[in-house]
Amino acid sequence: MGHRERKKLEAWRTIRSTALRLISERGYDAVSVEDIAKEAGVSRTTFFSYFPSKEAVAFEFDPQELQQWRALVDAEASDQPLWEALTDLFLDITELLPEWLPVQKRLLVEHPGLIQSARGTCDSFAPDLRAWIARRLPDGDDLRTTLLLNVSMAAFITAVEAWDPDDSVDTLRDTVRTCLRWAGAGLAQPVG
Amino acid sequence: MGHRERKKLEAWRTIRSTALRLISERGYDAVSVEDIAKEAGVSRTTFFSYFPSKEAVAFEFDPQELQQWRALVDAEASDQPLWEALTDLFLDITELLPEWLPVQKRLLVEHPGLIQSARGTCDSFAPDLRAWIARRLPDGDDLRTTLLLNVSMAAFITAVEAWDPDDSVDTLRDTVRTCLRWAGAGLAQPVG
DNA sequence: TAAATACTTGTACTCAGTTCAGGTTTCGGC
DNA sequence: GCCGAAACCTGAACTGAGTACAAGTATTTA
Repeated sequence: MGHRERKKLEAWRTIRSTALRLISERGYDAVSVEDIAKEAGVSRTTFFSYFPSKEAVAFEFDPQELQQWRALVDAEASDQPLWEALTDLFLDITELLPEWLPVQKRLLVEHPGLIQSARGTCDSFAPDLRAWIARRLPDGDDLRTTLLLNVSMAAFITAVEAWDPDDSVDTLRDTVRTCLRWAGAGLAQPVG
Repeated sequence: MGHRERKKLEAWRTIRSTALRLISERGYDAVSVEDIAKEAGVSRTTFFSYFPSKEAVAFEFDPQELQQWRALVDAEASDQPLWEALTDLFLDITELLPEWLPVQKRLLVEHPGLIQSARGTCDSFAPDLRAWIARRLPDGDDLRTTLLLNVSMAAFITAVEAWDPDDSVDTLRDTVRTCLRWAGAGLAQPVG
Protein backbone atom coordinates (compact mmCIF):
# COMPACT_ATOMS: atom_id res chain seq x y z
CA MET A 1 0.00 0.00 0.00
CA GLY A 2 1.71 3.15 -1.24
CA HIS A 3 2.15 6.41 0.60
CA ARG A 4 -0.64 7.98 -1.42
CA GLU A 5 -3.21 5.27 -0.82
CA ARG A 6 -2.46 5.15 2.88
CA LYS A 7 -2.93 8.90 3.25
CA LYS A 8 -6.20 8.73 1.39
CA LEU A 9 -7.64 6.07 3.64
CA GLU A 10 -6.41 8.01 6.63
CA ALA A 11 -8.13 11.17 5.42
CA TRP A 12 -11.33 9.23 4.73
CA ARG A 13 -11.36 7.90 8.28
CA THR A 14 -10.54 11.26 9.83
CA ILE A 15 -13.43 12.89 8.01
CA ARG A 16 -15.86 10.11 8.90
CA SER A 17 -14.95 9.94 12.59
CA THR A 18 -14.98 13.71 12.89
CA ALA A 19 -18.38 13.82 11.26
CA LEU A 20 -19.89 11.16 13.49
CA ARG A 21 -18.41 12.74 16.59
CA LEU A 22 -19.76 16.20 15.80
CA ILE A 23 -23.15 14.83 14.82
CA SER A 24 -23.38 12.78 18.00
CA GLU A 25 -22.52 15.84 20.03
CA ARG A 26 -24.71 18.45 18.37
CA GLY A 27 -27.27 16.59 16.28
CA TYR A 28 -27.38 16.10 12.52
CA ASP A 29 -28.99 19.38 11.54
CA ALA A 30 -26.78 21.48 13.76
CA VAL A 31 -23.63 20.34 11.98
CA SER A 32 -22.80 21.67 8.53
CA VAL A 33 -20.42 20.18 6.01
CA GLU A 34 -18.24 23.20 6.59
CA ASP A 35 -18.06 22.41 10.31
CA ILE A 36 -16.99 18.85 9.58
CA ALA A 37 -14.40 19.88 7.01
CA LYS A 38 -12.92 22.55 9.24
CA GLU A 39 -12.73 20.24 12.25
CA ALA A 40 -11.15 17.50 10.12
CA GLY A 41 -8.55 19.95 8.83
CA VAL A 42 -9.64 19.79 5.24
CA SER A 43 -11.47 21.98 2.76
CA ARG A 44 -15.14 21.73 1.93
CA THR A 45 -14.22 20.81 -1.63
CA THR A 46 -12.08 17.94 -0.41
CA PHE A 47 -14.93 16.71 1.76
CA PHE A 48 -17.08 16.32 -1.34
CA SER A 49 -14.29 14.54 -3.17
CA TYR A 50 -14.40 11.85 -0.47
CA PHE A 51 -18.14 11.70 0.15
CA PRO A 52 -20.89 12.41 -2.37
CA SER A 53 -23.16 13.99 0.23
CA LYS A 54 -23.51 14.93 3.86
CA GLU A 55 -25.73 11.92 4.44
CA ALA A 56 -23.18 9.56 2.93
CA VAL A 57 -20.49 10.51 5.41
CA ALA A 58 -22.58 9.03 8.19
CA PHE A 59 -23.34 5.71 6.57
CA GLU A 60 -20.89 4.80 3.82
CA PHE A 61 -18.71 1.77 4.37
CA ASP A 62 -15.05 1.99 5.18
CA PRO A 63 -13.38 1.22 1.82
CA GLN A 64 -10.95 -1.25 3.34
CA GLU A 65 -13.62 -3.13 5.25
CA LEU A 66 -15.77 -3.28 2.14
CA GLN A 67 -12.84 -4.72 0.21
CA GLN A 68 -12.34 -7.38 2.87
CA TRP A 69 -15.98 -8.35 2.71
CA ARG A 70 -15.83 -8.56 -1.10
CA ALA A 71 -12.94 -10.96 -0.78
CA LEU A 72 -15.06 -13.12 1.53
CA VAL A 73 -17.89 -13.14 -0.99
CA ASP A 74 -15.60 -14.10 -3.84
CA ALA A 75 -14.02 -16.85 -1.81
CA GLU A 76 -17.35 -18.24 -0.60
CA ALA A 77 -17.40 -21.83 -1.77
CA SER A 78 -18.98 -23.77 1.05
CA ASP A 79 -21.40 -26.59 0.41
CA GLN A 80 -24.11 -24.89 2.46
CA PRO A 81 -27.50 -24.38 0.90
CA LEU A 82 -27.92 -20.98 -0.75
CA TRP A 83 -30.02 -19.34 1.94
CA GLU A 84 -27.74 -20.41 4.78
CA ALA A 85 -24.70 -19.16 2.90
CA LEU A 86 -26.48 -15.89 2.21
CA THR A 87 -27.29 -15.52 5.89
CA ASP A 88 -23.61 -15.97 6.71
CA LEU A 89 -22.64 -13.22 4.26
CA PHE A 90 -24.96 -10.82 6.07
CA LEU A 91 -23.53 -11.88 9.39
CA ASP A 92 -20.09 -11.13 7.96
CA ILE A 93 -21.25 -7.61 7.27
CA THR A 94 -22.14 -7.07 10.92
CA GLU A 95 -18.65 -8.29 11.84
CA LEU A 96 -17.07 -5.64 9.66
CA LEU A 97 -18.74 -2.65 11.20
CA PRO A 98 -19.01 -3.11 14.93
CA GLU A 99 -17.22 0.13 15.69
CA TRP A 100 -19.61 2.70 14.34
CA LEU A 101 -22.81 0.70 14.17
CA PRO A 102 -24.19 1.78 17.58
CA VAL A 103 -23.48 5.43 16.81
CA GLN A 104 -25.13 5.12 13.42
CA LYS A 105 -28.14 3.38 14.88
CA ARG A 106 -28.57 6.04 17.55
CA LEU A 107 -28.42 8.62 14.81
CA LEU A 108 -31.18 6.81 12.96
CA VAL A 109 -33.36 6.61 16.03
CA GLU A 110 -33.10 10.34 16.58
CA HIS A 111 -33.45 11.19 12.92
CA PRO A 112 -35.79 8.78 11.12
CA GLY A 113 -35.55 10.82 7.94
CA LEU A 114 -32.06 9.42 7.41
CA ILE A 115 -33.29 5.85 7.05
CA GLN A 116 -33.49 6.31 3.31
CA SER A 117 -29.82 7.11 3.00
CA ALA A 118 -28.93 4.40 5.49
CA ARG A 119 -30.60 1.98 3.14
CA GLY A 120 -28.59 3.51 0.36
CA THR A 121 -25.58 2.06 2.13
CA CYS A 122 -26.73 -1.30 0.88
CA ASP A 123 -26.10 -0.08 -2.65
CA SER A 124 -22.38 -0.45 -2.04
CA PHE A 125 -22.57 -4.18 -1.51
CA ALA A 126 -25.77 -5.07 -3.34
CA PRO A 127 -24.13 -5.54 -6.76
CA ASP A 128 -21.61 -8.03 -5.35
CA LEU A 129 -24.31 -9.90 -3.52
CA ARG A 130 -26.47 -9.94 -6.61
CA ALA A 131 -23.68 -11.42 -8.71
CA TRP A 132 -23.02 -14.03 -6.05
CA ILE A 133 -26.69 -15.06 -5.95
CA ALA A 134 -26.91 -15.20 -9.73
CA ARG A 135 -23.90 -17.49 -9.79
CA ARG A 136 -25.63 -19.95 -7.48
CA LEU A 137 -28.98 -19.89 -9.23
CA PRO A 138 -29.93 -21.89 -12.31
CA ASP A 139 -29.54 -20.04 -15.62
CA GLY A 140 -30.23 -16.31 -15.54
CA ASP A 141 -33.48 -16.09 -13.62
CA ASP A 142 -33.26 -12.35 -13.10
CA LEU A 143 -36.54 -11.91 -11.28
CA ARG A 144 -35.75 -14.63 -8.78
CA THR A 145 -32.23 -13.26 -8.29
CA THR A 146 -33.47 -9.75 -7.60
CA LEU A 147 -36.16 -11.07 -5.30
CA LEU A 148 -33.65 -13.06 -3.26
CA LEU A 149 -31.43 -9.99 -3.02
CA ASN A 150 -34.18 -7.56 -2.07
CA VAL A 151 -35.93 -9.82 0.37
CA SER A 152 -32.76 -10.87 2.16
CA MET A 153 -31.76 -7.20 2.45
CA ALA A 154 -35.20 -6.37 3.78
CA ALA A 155 -34.85 -9.06 6.41
CA PHE A 156 -31.41 -7.76 7.31
CA ILE A 157 -32.66 -4.20 7.56
CA THR A 158 -35.58 -5.33 9.68
CA ALA A 159 -33.12 -6.80 12.15
CA VAL A 160 -31.10 -3.60 12.25
CA GLU A 161 -34.24 -1.54 12.72
CA ALA A 162 -35.35 -3.72 15.61
CA TRP A 163 -31.95 -3.65 17.29
CA ASP A 164 -31.38 -1.49 20.35
CA PRO A 165 -27.93 0.11 20.01
CA ASP A 166 -27.46 -0.20 23.77
CA ASP A 167 -27.52 -3.97 23.38
CA SER A 168 -24.51 -5.93 22.19
CA VAL A 169 -23.82 -6.54 18.53
CA ASP A 170 -24.32 -10.25 19.28
CA THR A 171 -27.94 -9.47 19.98
CA LEU A 172 -28.15 -7.94 16.53
CA ARG A 173 -26.62 -11.06 15.00
CA ASP A 174 -29.22 -13.25 16.68
CA THR A 175 -31.98 -11.07 15.29
CA VAL A 176 -30.42 -11.16 11.82
CA ARG A 177 -30.40 -14.96 11.99
CA THR A 178 -34.03 -15.03 13.11
CA CYS A 179 -35.23 -12.69 10.38
CA LEU A 180 -33.36 -14.49 7.64
CA ARG A 181 -34.60 -17.87 8.89
CA TRP A 182 -38.21 -16.70 8.94
CA ALA A 183 -37.95 -15.19 5.49
CA GLY A 184 -36.28 -18.30 4.17
CA ALA A 185 -38.92 -20.58 5.63
CA GLY A 186 -41.74 -18.57 4.08
CA LEU A 187 -43.73 -15.80 5.67
CA ALA A 188 -47.03 -17.28 4.66
CA GLN A 189 -46.40 -19.99 7.22
CA PRO A 190 -47.07 -19.44 10.92
CA VAL A 191 -43.95 -18.93 13.05
CA GLY A 192 -41.81 -22.03 13.06
CA MET B 1 -66.34 18.10 0.05
CA GLY B 2 -66.15 21.83 0.59
CA HIS B 3 -64.98 24.45 -1.83
CA ARG B 4 -61.71 24.76 0.02
CA GLU B 5 -60.86 21.09 0.04
CA ARG B 6 -61.74 20.71 -3.60
CA LYS B 7 -59.48 23.58 -4.64
CA LYS B 8 -56.67 22.12 -2.62
CA LEU B 9 -56.88 18.74 -4.30
CA GLU B 10 -57.12 20.48 -7.63
CA ALA B 11 -53.97 22.50 -6.92
CA TRP B 12 -52.17 19.36 -5.76
CA ARG B 13 -52.99 17.60 -9.00
CA THR B 14 -52.08 20.58 -11.14
CA ILE B 15 -48.68 20.81 -9.52
CA ARG B 16 -48.05 17.08 -9.79
CA SER B 17 -49.09 16.75 -13.41
CA THR B 18 -47.17 19.87 -14.39
CA ALA B 19 -44.09 18.52 -12.64
CA LEU B 20 -44.26 15.11 -14.29
CA ARG B 21 -44.88 16.66 -17.68
CA LEU B 22 -41.93 19.03 -17.45
CA ILE B 23 -39.66 16.34 -16.08
CA SER B 24 -40.64 13.93 -18.84
CA GLU B 25 -39.96 16.60 -21.42
CA ARG B 26 -36.66 18.00 -20.15
CA GLY B 27 -35.30 15.50 -17.64
CA TYR B 28 -35.27 15.69 -13.87
CA ASP B 29 -32.17 17.82 -13.39
CA ALA B 30 -33.12 20.31 -16.06
CA VAL B 31 -36.34 21.26 -14.26
CA SER B 32 -36.20 23.43 -11.15
CA VAL B 33 -38.87 23.81 -8.53
CA GLU B 34 -39.27 27.36 -9.72
CA ASP B 35 -40.01 26.12 -13.26
CA ILE B 36 -42.68 23.78 -11.95
CA ALA B 37 -44.26 26.39 -9.73
CA LYS B 38 -44.32 29.01 -12.45
CA GLU B 39 -45.79 26.62 -15.01
CA ALA B 40 -48.42 25.49 -12.52
CA GLY B 41 -49.38 29.09 -11.80
CA VAL B 42 -48.35 29.02 -8.17
CA SER B 43 -45.54 30.41 -6.04
CA ARG B 44 -42.45 28.49 -5.02
CA THR B 45 -43.54 28.79 -1.39
CA THR B 46 -46.88 27.23 -2.19
CA PHE B 47 -45.15 24.38 -3.97
CA PHE B 48 -43.34 23.50 -0.76
CA SER B 49 -46.55 23.72 1.23
CA TYR B 50 -47.95 20.94 -0.95
CA PHE B 51 -44.82 18.81 -1.35
CA PRO B 52 -41.97 18.46 1.11
CA SER B 53 -39.35 18.20 -1.62
CA LYS B 54 -38.75 18.18 -5.32
CA GLU B 55 -38.39 14.41 -5.27
CA ALA B 56 -41.71 13.98 -3.48
CA VAL B 57 -43.66 15.70 -6.23
CA ALA B 58 -42.76 12.90 -8.60
CA PHE B 59 -43.70 10.00 -6.36
CA GLU B 60 -46.13 10.96 -3.62
CA PHE B 61 -49.58 9.41 -3.71
CA ASP B 62 -52.65 11.31 -4.71
CA PRO B 63 -54.32 12.12 -1.37
CA GLN B 64 -57.74 10.99 -2.52
CA GLU B 65 -56.49 7.71 -3.92
CA LEU B 66 -54.55 7.06 -0.74
CA GLN B 67 -57.69 7.69 1.26
CA GLN B 68 -59.62 5.23 -0.89
CA TRP B 69 -56.97 2.59 -0.35
CA ARG B 70 -57.02 3.20 3.41
CA ALA B 71 -60.74 2.59 3.40
CA LEU B 72 -60.12 -0.72 1.65
CA VAL B 73 -57.57 -1.72 4.27
CA ASP B 74 -59.87 -0.83 7.14
CA ALA B 75 -62.72 -2.72 5.57
CA GLU B 76 -60.64 -5.79 4.80
CA ALA B 77 -62.35 -8.63 6.62
CA SER B 78 -62.12 -11.56 4.27
CA ASP B 79 -61.45 -15.04 5.54
CA GLN B 80 -58.37 -15.37 3.35
CA PRO B 81 -55.10 -16.38 4.96
CA LEU B 82 -52.93 -13.42 5.98
CA TRP B 83 -50.43 -13.61 3.14
CA GLU B 84 -53.09 -13.87 0.42
CA ALA B 85 -54.97 -10.93 1.88
CA LEU B 86 -51.74 -8.95 2.05
CA THR B 87 -51.05 -9.73 -1.58
CA ASP B 88 -54.48 -8.38 -2.50
CA LEU B 89 -53.80 -5.15 -0.66
CA PHE B 90 -50.68 -4.63 -2.75
CA LEU B 91 -52.61 -5.40 -5.89
CA ASP B 92 -55.13 -2.77 -4.79
CA ILE B 93 -52.31 -0.27 -4.73
CA THR B 94 -51.45 -0.93 -8.34
CA GLU B 95 -55.11 -0.35 -9.21
CA LEU B 96 -55.01 3.09 -7.65
CA LEU B 97 -52.12 4.47 -9.60
CA PRO B 98 -52.34 3.27 -13.19
CA GLU B 99 -52.27 6.77 -14.62
CA TRP B 100 -48.83 7.96 -13.64
CA LEU B 101 -47.10 4.69 -12.96
CA PRO B 102 -45.54 4.29 -16.42
CA VAL B 103 -44.26 7.87 -16.35
CA GLN B 104 -42.82 7.38 -12.90
CA LYS B 105 -41.19 4.12 -13.87
CA ARG B 106 -39.62 5.67 -16.96
CA LEU B 107 -38.28 8.43 -14.75
CA LEU B 108 -36.73 5.82 -12.46
CA VAL B 109 -35.12 3.99 -15.34
CA GLU B 110 -33.49 7.17 -16.56
CA HIS B 111 -32.58 8.40 -13.13
CA PRO B 112 -31.68 5.51 -10.83
CA GLY B 113 -30.69 7.90 -8.07
CA LEU B 114 -34.36 8.59 -7.46
CA ILE B 115 -35.09 5.01 -6.40
CA GLN B 116 -34.49 5.96 -2.79
CA SER B 117 -37.23 8.55 -2.82
CA ALA B 118 -39.50 6.27 -4.81
CA ARG B 119 -39.17 3.81 -1.98
CA GLY B 120 -39.98 6.62 0.37
CA THR B 121 -43.40 6.61 -1.23
CA CYS B 122 -44.06 3.43 0.68
CA ASP B 123 -43.80 5.41 3.87
CA SER B 124 -47.22 6.88 3.16
CA PHE B 125 -48.97 3.56 3.34
CA ALA B 126 -46.57 1.52 5.47
CA PRO B 127 -48.06 2.59 8.83
CA ASP B 128 -51.56 1.51 7.78
CA LEU B 129 -50.28 -1.76 6.46
CA ARG B 130 -48.28 -2.33 9.61
CA ALA B 131 -51.32 -1.77 11.81
CA TRP B 132 -53.35 -4.13 9.64
CA ILE B 133 -50.72 -6.87 9.93
CA ALA B 134 -50.40 -6.40 13.68
CA ARG B 135 -54.17 -6.79 14.01
CA ARG B 136 -54.05 -10.15 12.28
CA LEU B 137 -51.03 -11.48 14.14
CA PRO B 138 -51.07 -13.06 17.61
CA ASP B 139 -50.31 -10.67 20.48
CA GLY B 140 -47.82 -7.90 19.74
CA ASP B 141 -45.03 -9.73 17.98
CA ASP B 142 -43.34 -6.57 16.77
CA LEU B 143 -40.40 -8.21 15.06
CA ARG B 144 -42.59 -10.57 13.08
CA THR B 145 -44.94 -7.71 12.17
CA THR B 146 -42.14 -5.53 10.90
CA LEU B 147 -40.61 -8.41 9.01
CA LEU B 148 -43.86 -9.19 7.26
CA LEU B 149 -44.24 -5.54 6.34
CA ASN B 150 -40.69 -5.05 5.10
CA VAL B 151 -40.43 -8.30 3.20
CA SER B 152 -43.78 -7.90 1.48
CA MET B 153 -42.81 -4.36 0.48
CA ALA B 154 -39.48 -5.64 -0.81
CA ALA B 155 -41.29 -8.23 -2.92
CA PHE B 156 -43.63 -5.53 -4.22
CA ILE B 157 -40.75 -3.22 -5.06
CA THR B 158 -38.94 -6.05 -6.79
CA ALA B 159 -41.92 -6.49 -9.07
CA VAL B 160 -42.06 -2.78 -9.85
CA GLU B 161 -38.32 -2.73 -10.54
CA ALA B 162 -38.63 -5.65 -12.91
CA TRP B 163 -41.59 -4.18 -14.74
CA ASP B 164 -41.15 -2.63 -18.17
CA PRO B 165 -43.30 0.54 -18.32
CA ASP B 166 -44.06 -0.18 -21.95
CA ASP B 167 -45.88 -3.32 -20.88
CA SER B 168 -49.39 -3.23 -19.50
CA VAL B 169 -50.14 -2.72 -15.85
CA ASP B 170 -51.60 -6.22 -15.85
CA THR B 171 -48.13 -7.54 -16.51
CA LEU B 172 -47.01 -5.73 -13.41
CA ARG B 173 -49.83 -7.30 -11.41
CA ASP B 174 -48.79 -10.76 -12.51
CA THR B 175 -45.25 -10.08 -11.41
CA VAL B 176 -46.46 -8.74 -8.07
CA ARG B 177 -48.40 -11.94 -7.54
CA THR B 178 -45.37 -14.05 -8.43
CA CYS B 179 -43.02 -12.19 -6.13
CA LEU B 180 -45.40 -12.26 -3.20
CA ARG B 181 -46.11 -15.95 -3.74
CA TRP B 182 -42.41 -16.81 -3.81
CA ALA B 183 -41.69 -14.78 -0.72
CA GLY B 184 -44.64 -16.31 1.06
CA ALA B 185 -43.60 -19.83 0.18
CA GLY B 186 -40.08 -19.30 1.47
CA LEU B 187 -37.04 -18.23 -0.49
CA ALA B 188 -34.90 -21.00 0.94
CA GLN B 189 -36.95 -23.42 -1.12
CA PRO B 190 -36.30 -23.98 -4.80
CA VAL B 191 -38.82 -22.36 -7.14
CA GLY B 192 -42.27 -23.82 -6.67
C1' DT C 1 15.96 16.10 -11.32
C1' DA C 2 12.21 16.97 -14.38
C1' DA C 3 7.89 16.07 -16.42
C1' DA C 4 3.54 13.89 -15.71
C1' DT C 5 -0.05 12.96 -12.72
C1' DA C 6 -2.89 12.98 -8.65
C1' DC C 7 -4.70 15.59 -4.91
C1' DT C 8 -6.07 19.94 -2.42
C1' DT C 9 -7.90 24.46 -2.11
C1' DG C 10 -10.50 28.93 -2.54
C1' DT C 11 -13.91 31.12 -5.16
C1' DA C 12 -18.01 31.67 -7.23
C1' DC C 13 -22.18 29.82 -8.60
C1' DT C 14 -26.99 27.22 -8.68
C1' DC C 15 -30.75 25.66 -6.46
C1' DA C 16 -33.43 23.15 -2.64
C1' DG C 17 -35.68 24.09 1.41
C1' DT C 18 -37.10 27.39 5.48
C1' DT C 19 -38.88 31.49 7.73
C1' DC C 20 -41.77 35.21 8.10
C1' DA C 21 -44.62 39.22 7.66
C1' DG C 22 -48.40 40.84 5.10
C1' DG C 23 -52.12 40.31 1.77
C1' DT C 24 -56.16 37.50 0.05
C1' DT C 25 -59.75 34.01 0.20
C1' DT C 26 -62.93 31.10 2.51
C1' DC C 27 -65.77 29.82 6.39
C1' DG C 28 -69.06 29.99 10.34
C1' DG C 29 -72.19 32.69 12.92
C1' DC C 30 -75.45 36.30 12.79
C1' DG D 1 -75.50 39.78 2.96
C1' DC D 2 -71.87 41.03 6.73
C1' DC D 3 -67.95 40.34 9.73
C1' DG D 4 -64.41 38.39 12.33
C1' DA D 5 -61.49 34.23 12.52
C1' DA D 6 -58.95 31.03 10.35
C1' DA D 7 -56.84 29.04 6.47
C1' DC D 8 -54.29 30.01 2.47
C1' DC D 9 -51.04 32.27 -0.86
C1' DT D 10 -47.15 35.19 -1.82
C1' DG D 11 -42.66 37.64 -2.25
C1' DA D 12 -38.43 38.43 -0.09
C1' DA D 13 -34.56 37.18 2.26
C1' DC D 14 -31.81 33.61 4.20
C1' DT D 15 -29.08 29.00 5.09
C1' DG D 16 -26.62 25.40 3.44
C1' DA D 17 -25.80 21.39 0.08
C1' DG D 18 -23.61 20.31 -4.01
C1' DT D 19 -20.85 21.61 -8.47
C1' DA D 20 -17.34 23.78 -11.61
C1' DC D 21 -13.08 25.41 -12.25
C1' DA D 22 -8.55 27.35 -12.28
C1' DA D 23 -4.41 27.61 -9.70
C1' DG D 24 -1.46 25.57 -6.37
C1' DT D 25 0.99 21.61 -3.98
C1' DA D 26 2.47 16.92 -3.28
C1' DT D 27 3.60 12.34 -5.27
C1' DT D 28 5.07 9.28 -8.63
C1' DT D 29 7.77 7.61 -12.42
C1' DA D 30 11.56 7.81 -15.61
